[in-house]
Amino acid sequence: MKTMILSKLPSKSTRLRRCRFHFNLASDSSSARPFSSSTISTEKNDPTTQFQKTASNVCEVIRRKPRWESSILSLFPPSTSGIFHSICISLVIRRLSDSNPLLSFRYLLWLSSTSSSISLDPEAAGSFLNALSASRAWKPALHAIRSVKCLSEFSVLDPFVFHLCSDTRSIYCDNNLLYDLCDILESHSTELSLPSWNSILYASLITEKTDLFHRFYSMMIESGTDPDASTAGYLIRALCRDGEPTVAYHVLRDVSRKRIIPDVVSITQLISAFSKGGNFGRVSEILHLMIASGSQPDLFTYQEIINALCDGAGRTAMVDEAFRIFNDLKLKGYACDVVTYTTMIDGLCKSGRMEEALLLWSEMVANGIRPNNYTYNAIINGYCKSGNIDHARKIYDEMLSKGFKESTVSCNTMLAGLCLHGRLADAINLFAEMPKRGIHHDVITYNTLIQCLCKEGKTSDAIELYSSMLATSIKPSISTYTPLIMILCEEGRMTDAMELIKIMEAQGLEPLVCSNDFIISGFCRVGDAEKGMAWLSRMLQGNLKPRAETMDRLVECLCSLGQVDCALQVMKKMFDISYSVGSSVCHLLISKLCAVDSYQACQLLDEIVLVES
DNA sequence: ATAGGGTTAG
Repeated sequence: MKTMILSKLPSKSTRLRRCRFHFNLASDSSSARPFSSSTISTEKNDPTTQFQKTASNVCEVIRRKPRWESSILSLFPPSTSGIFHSICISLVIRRLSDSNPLLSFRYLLWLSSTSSSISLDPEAAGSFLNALSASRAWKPALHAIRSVKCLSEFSVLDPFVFHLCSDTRSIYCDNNLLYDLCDILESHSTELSLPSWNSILYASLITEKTDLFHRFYSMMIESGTDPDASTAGYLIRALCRDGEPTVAYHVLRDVSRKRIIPDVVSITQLISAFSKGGNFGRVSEILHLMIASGSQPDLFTYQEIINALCDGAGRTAMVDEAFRIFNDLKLKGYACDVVTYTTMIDGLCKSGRMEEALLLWSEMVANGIRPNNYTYNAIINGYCKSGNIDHARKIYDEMLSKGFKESTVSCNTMLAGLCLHGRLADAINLFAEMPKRGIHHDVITYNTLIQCLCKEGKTSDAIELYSSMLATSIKPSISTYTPLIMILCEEGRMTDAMELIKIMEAQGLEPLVCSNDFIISGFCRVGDAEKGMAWLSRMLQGNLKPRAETMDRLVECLCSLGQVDCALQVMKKMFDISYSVGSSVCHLLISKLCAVDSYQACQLLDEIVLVES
């Protein structure tokens, strides 16, 4: 007991001391000065004594009178009381800051509305901002900095900025804090210390304000502050978040030439970005650079690579490579954890290698790692995809019996499994069950079932489900509309299909290219070649390439309507965008043309040969 | 001392 107290106490007091160091540096060094009898004459009519008197009276009034602003000047006439003298102002600010920071803020506001330029000593300015920082009154503090010039002096502003940006919770809560800070810094072109710049950059990064990040970063560079490893790391992370891994990579190259090595987290994010983009050549390059510069990739680094290698469902070779890295990790003594195991198990499940996945599961358990929701879901998904719904169900029940709660994701997984294997009735049943079991639907739940209903030809049920979705707070996505548009086009319900396209556009959703194909084919199906052609023009204008099949259909439709010229026009449009025309379309059109006009047929043939060469 | 990692449809 005693040792516990002893071991705890010192660390706590060190922390306290450190806090005071940051917060009260200015006030500590000066606290004695105004009242120090050794430096100031004690005569009655000494001006300093006068200011002290006024200051304490002003404080009294401000503390006691609710609406002191309206009467304070009549109580303290500026010419005789010295209320606007910098010594007096500083004294009031310091006293109020100590007891009631917001009152000192109000006093400062009043000052700035009354007197054009306020001057207070840096110590008072410092304790003012420290007091507001300590009570996390960031908005008033920023407001004060904006309106009172002496608050943006380096010695006052720098610690303030550092504390503001370290309070990540407030920054998350109030989006505008960083923007306000940015505006202030841009208008003052203040210098800041490297730690302060880094804390600003970190705050911008974690709140995903990369626009701000770059503004701050330029200010930092313009102010002549040299970035360090943290700065470089944050820059790399910001660029990765912006989808600019290549730029981030060049930053990494540049700084490592100067022997500045960003932290593993940042480099891992860069590796993650290239992994997700499938650029594994670049990934191994960065790994080499990392190792050569003396920093070791860790479990997280490899985890990103393994995950990306497992991502492509059809790429079994990549899963093999992931598995190789995974096994290599174990050999090298990395402590693979539940996430690493789950990622690998999921990769194996997704490529249909259930036996290996289950072996890994056993190995994991043997190593004392408990499977969690994610692990269970990977296996359930694996069984669902391979059509073994009953096994999936068994694992699902096991998951529940182990105390893991089912979720929207686990239900969606089962739902998709049922849908995939034609068990529509069970799927509908599960959908209805979900809310009863306290599991809410989401956009994926709806999309899965809508797609399934469309696939099974239950168009009206699909539309009904879509309508009921609109009554919820769940917003439809592109994948909600794609199967609906497809089925409507297949049924020749072009008015309804076009209606959905319009709704999508109104919701800012871009129909997939294949939906455009469906529309054209649909118009052909109902013999409306004109609308089909119009839609084709729209597609081509939007730089979308129709499928060869769609073209076949349109040419076929136009030919059957005897509109060979139009068919020819379609062909020309294809040539214009140097689209390679399928041979079946060429055959069809040329044979049609031959029947009408063999000269034109020859011309077309020439052009095809020209384009294809 | 701590940061960063894995799931469902298409």
